[in-house]
Amino acid sequence: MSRDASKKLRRRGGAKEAGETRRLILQAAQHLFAAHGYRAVTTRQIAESCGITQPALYKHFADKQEVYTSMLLLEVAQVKTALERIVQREIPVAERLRLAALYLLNNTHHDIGMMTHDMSNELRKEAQEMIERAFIEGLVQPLASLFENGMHRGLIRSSSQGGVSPMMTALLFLNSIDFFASQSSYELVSEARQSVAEQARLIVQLFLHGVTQESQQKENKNVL
Amino acid sequence: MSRDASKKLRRRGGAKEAGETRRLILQAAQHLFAAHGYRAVTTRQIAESCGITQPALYKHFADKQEVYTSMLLLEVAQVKTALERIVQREIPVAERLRLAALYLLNNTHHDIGMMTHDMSNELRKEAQEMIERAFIEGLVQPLASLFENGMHRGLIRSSSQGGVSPMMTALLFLNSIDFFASQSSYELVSEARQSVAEQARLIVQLFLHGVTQESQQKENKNVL
DNA sequence: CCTACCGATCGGTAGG
DNA sequence: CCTACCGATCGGTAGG
Repeated sequence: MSRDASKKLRRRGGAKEAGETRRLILQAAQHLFAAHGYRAVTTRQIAESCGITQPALYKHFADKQEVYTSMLLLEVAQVKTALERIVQREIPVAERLRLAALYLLNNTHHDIGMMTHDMSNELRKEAQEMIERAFIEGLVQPLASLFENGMHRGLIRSSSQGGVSPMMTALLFLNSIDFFASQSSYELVSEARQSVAEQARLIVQLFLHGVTQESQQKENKNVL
Repeated sequence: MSRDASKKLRRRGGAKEAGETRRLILQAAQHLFAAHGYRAVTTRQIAESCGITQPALYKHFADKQEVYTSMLLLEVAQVKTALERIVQREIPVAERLRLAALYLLNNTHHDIGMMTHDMSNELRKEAQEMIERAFIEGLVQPLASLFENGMHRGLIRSSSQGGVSPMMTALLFLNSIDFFASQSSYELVSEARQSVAEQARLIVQLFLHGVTQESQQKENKNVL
């Protein structure tokens, strides 16, 4: 590309690059916030990692909170689309569950624990409720409908059978996903270093059947 | 108590109250750090909530990090004692697991996710490793030995039978405990408002048997 | 254990 | 989108 072309692109792209810069900011914010949490990431770090100065951030977002919530809502919306597609496939429940786990392990940068902590401690009530609603609709509901699906087919215990509600099961499932996704520490446990595919298989196995020996299932009430 | 006695106690207790103040600081730090995380809690908040000024903190601890690590090591040591006592009881594995879950739900203020985040982002390597070792020894190992116990009796699948390692199971178990313990948000999910006893029962049930219908266990491979 | 204070850094604004 | 700068607050120290 010649210098003239580059110059032209830069000049003509004035308005266009505004959206591009906004996208860059959100992308940088996603990685930084996911790695260090809301409080530990400074607006200067975000600006620097996408090549602008800190005050320039405020041309695209009102304040730090708006950067955070915009980033989170965007991420949740992307995950929601993917999960809903997986949930509607015509394959066994266990297989859909495994694919959902696999997707989340590969694409969820933020762990729920840190996210909820940041929400309830750093954000305005308004933003809190918006994110919580999006989280429930985008992540929890698709998974809950999958568990409910299995319940209607009689494969999964209903509440009246001493089971757990689909929504609660979905939350616990997401919680376990996060455990693997945010394994920044736990290096002392060698088994934590499995492949993502193996982690997904393991979680599905745990949630469907627990850790009990199959041959022992009937006798467990007496011996365990 | 007369004024003279009080006065005497105060004077004589000079050295004694140093330890008492230290204890007060650790207690305040425990609640504050557990609720808001390392970064969000200021040394002034800790000092104020036990009735001293902020610079006085540094008569008892070298810096903020030392307050945090001292508090965490103390808490882990207490939990370790209780867990080891539960694990050694002569009752069924499932019952010991339920009692461990119950104890942790009632006494664990800190959630693991926030703890590991604070560790890896705010603390010196030296303190990190010390806490991680204490955590593994005090919380993970007792639970892992419980799962291993069930494995040796043939009640729980071993790794060669497609199962999970006892240590990994223990970590996932603790992770689920934390989900309930730190349910600051999730108020949209009504089922989250269960009694602690019900939460403990639910977690044990999930880890031992999963969510699958018992009557369907044998056919699951074909239909799920 | 206090008062007084320091350098660093934060989120955000002024003015161009 | 920049330079320059602000009030507030942080962890920690000096000196008593």
